[in-house]
Amino acid sequence: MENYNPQKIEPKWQKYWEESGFYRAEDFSKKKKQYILIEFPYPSGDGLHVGHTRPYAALDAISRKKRMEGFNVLYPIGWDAFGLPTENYAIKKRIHPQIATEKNIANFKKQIKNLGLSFDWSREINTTDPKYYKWTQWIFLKLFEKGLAYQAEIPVNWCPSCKIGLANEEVVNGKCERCGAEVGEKTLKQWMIKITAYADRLIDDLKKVDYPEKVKIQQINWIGRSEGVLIKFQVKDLKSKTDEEIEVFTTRPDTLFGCTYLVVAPEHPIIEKLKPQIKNYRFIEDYIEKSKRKSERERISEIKEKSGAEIKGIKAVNPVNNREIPIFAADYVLSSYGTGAIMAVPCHDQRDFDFAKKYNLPMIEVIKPYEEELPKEAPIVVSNGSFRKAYEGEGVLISSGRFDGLDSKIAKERITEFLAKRNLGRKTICYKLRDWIFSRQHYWGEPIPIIHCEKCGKVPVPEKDLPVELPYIEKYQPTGTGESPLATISEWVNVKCPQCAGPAKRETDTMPNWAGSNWYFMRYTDPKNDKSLADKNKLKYWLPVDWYNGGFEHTTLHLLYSRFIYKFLFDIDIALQPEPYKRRTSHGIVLAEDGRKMSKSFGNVINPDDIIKEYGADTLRLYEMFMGPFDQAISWSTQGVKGVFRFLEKVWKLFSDCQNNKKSSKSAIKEINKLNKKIDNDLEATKFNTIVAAFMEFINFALENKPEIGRDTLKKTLILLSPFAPHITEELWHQMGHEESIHKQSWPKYDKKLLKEKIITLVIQVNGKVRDKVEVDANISEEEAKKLTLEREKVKRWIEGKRIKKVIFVPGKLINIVI
RNA sequence: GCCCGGGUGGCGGAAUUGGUUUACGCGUACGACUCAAAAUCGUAUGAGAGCAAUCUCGUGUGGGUUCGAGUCCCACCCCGGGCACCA
Repeated sequence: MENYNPQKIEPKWQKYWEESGFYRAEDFSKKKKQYILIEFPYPSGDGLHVGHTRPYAALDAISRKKRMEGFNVLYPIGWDAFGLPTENYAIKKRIHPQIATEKNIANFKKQIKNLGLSFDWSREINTTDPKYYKWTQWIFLKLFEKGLAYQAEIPVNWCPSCKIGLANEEVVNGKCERCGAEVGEKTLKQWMIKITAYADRLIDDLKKVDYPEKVKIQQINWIGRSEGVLIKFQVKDLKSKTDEEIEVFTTRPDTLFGCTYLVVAPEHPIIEKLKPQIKNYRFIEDYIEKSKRKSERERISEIKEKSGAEIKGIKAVNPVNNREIPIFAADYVLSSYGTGAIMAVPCHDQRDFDFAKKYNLPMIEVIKPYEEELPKEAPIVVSNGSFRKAYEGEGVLISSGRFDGLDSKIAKERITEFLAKRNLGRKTICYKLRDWIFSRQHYWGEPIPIIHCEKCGKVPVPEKDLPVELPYIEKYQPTGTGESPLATISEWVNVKCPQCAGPAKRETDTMPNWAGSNWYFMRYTDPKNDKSLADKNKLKYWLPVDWYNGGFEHTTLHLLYSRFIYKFLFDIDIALQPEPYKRRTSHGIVLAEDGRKMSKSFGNVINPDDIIKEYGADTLRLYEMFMGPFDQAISWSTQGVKGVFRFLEKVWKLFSDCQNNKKSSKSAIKEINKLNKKIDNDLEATKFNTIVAAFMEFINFALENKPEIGRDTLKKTLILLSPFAPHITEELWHQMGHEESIHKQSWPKYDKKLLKEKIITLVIQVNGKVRDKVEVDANISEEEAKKLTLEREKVKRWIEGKRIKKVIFVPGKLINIVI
């Protein structure tokens, strides 16, 4: 037999699989369906790297095994191709984004095909295809129709030099990533999607799905539902009460007596309204200007040196005790959360505490910690009259007038009632989640299908006119006016109003990249449909997705967005279930050999093509499963790749040495049975690394006991290995004389009876430390074990002259003598 | 700053979820084969002490619970992901 030569066998089988088309999923098959999904790639100009291929190979193994178990598997792929990276790439390389996209896709496709993955290529989709984005636009029209898409004035990062809006990512230390100019803020009219209307359902329905706990927690925290109270503070100027009031949101109304000042966001309208009464308006204005130059992240990060400015000339009145307290403007308070104003309780909120200390503001302790929380370290230590730290927990009220002595929980209710009676407060729910900014002033995206008519307002493009095709233009660079480049094409912009036929203009903003990826998994069920986004029966057959794998970095954006859109489609009777994905797993990123992120600029990118050329696709696939825990970030190691290649050579050798053996020994049958179980269990748990390790152990065992490895064991070995290393197993399978593909074989079931061990190693401990081991019958009783143990020489040495206090016996495992 | 993870040999990691720490792989050393090298095969490989049997220590740091802690609890340190216009 020849040596193992992946370069020779892999292309042969890839061709065979593609021609026979047996990875095509069958609509409405009688077999049980299984929809397995990877996040479709963004075809960037950098090409595919080994970070992409890890999850593809892993989920491919799962798909292949499920097929062998008799499932009708859908394992599709497509291209998420609109968006900034391609636009920037196009500008830099002077290639039209459409051409660049086509080239990039062709490149990715070629690279992916070298891996021998079992994707159903007949269902390939592309978000930049007008036949596809017709339905992306259609979903937008439905959102608009239901009042969930609206326009609002929203501040964006603005580079005054490039004259474009910037993503936070493009702002580095307050400067534009491209030109280095100081980034400012500019208000633009933006399309928004009301995801907040679904906030509660997005939390509640997490109960219905199988996601990693940390993904659920991240989403819940991101949505950030908190129940609290809105409290009104009257505003006074120096002489009298004004009509103005400041409303704050708080989750701690029980601490209201400890409120010693208010803080409003610099954008808060009160500042503009009471301009004449504000004595230091100039100063405040200056402060507002300064904070506008900071990004939101900077504003909340600088917590230690929180900056702020007292608004002089006006005061707020604490509604429970009528005390006059100062009002500050400070940029650690965000206008986008709550009411954009807070009541500050320095003793019971660390941020307020830091701020109060800096500006020498009074602190009043109003919550006494419960007794049991005191002993360790009294949270608020009064030493020479100053406090060390805020106490944020609950307790008993003090210095709170008629509410003294109440428990925080009860006080929350009572104080809220007190305020409600006087119309100064009411319960409410706030979310951290914000509505979703849905427009981009860029070329490379789906045009938003709206027409602005002077008479009729915002008019949706009639469904029959979809898709609104993105015109092919030469000038796709940003315009410098803040508008999308589409605004410069007058023949495209100027249209007749679909309602009144009067002169009207098209919306020129495009959609963000998320628009196309929100619903792509639905399109795979019926990718060529031009009557609807997908046939209802096909959606019914295939959805929900049984297993969706993707990166953790998508947890709070793509994953949440697509759940929301699916819920919306469920409400309008397009989707048939409230949740799109039954199960979610996540993979970690692959770092470069030097532990840094793979990046062209570091020159440390590993291209799968090179690995395949040298070691073959099977080695690459197996290595990426073996390299470490699937859900953790991990560094690439070319040495490690070699180890896996050696393993496959051993498989090849085992086969050539044992192919004429007849019968397998009992222990060989037992070992492969154990391996079978290990694969079944660990694959469900995405523990790919231990599966590969178990294979290695088995092959090591087999090579040490070659005469015991019969044809039946070889056959089973190949079948078990085939989802992970599809090429080598197919080759050896055919060399055994089989005609049909190994991937059409059925998955073996392990024998539970064979798993039982008759003899076990009993661990003997003295005071919890291992002192001896002994081989015993697996069913040994406690009495027998104790007798045996006490007779052991080593044990005798340890317990000599000591009194045995206790003996702990764990059946089948260990015995511990406590002296 | 906030939210979520992680920290085990020289390195990537394993540990049936409270019960033999370091499986599997890499690397290294020695040996076999070879004129030689590579490849391959074999042996060893946490640290310290000892001729040895063996003993002590050891899962980021400090404390706690337990017969027994990598695993549970408290405090701290370090690293990674996310923070809304990258995808």
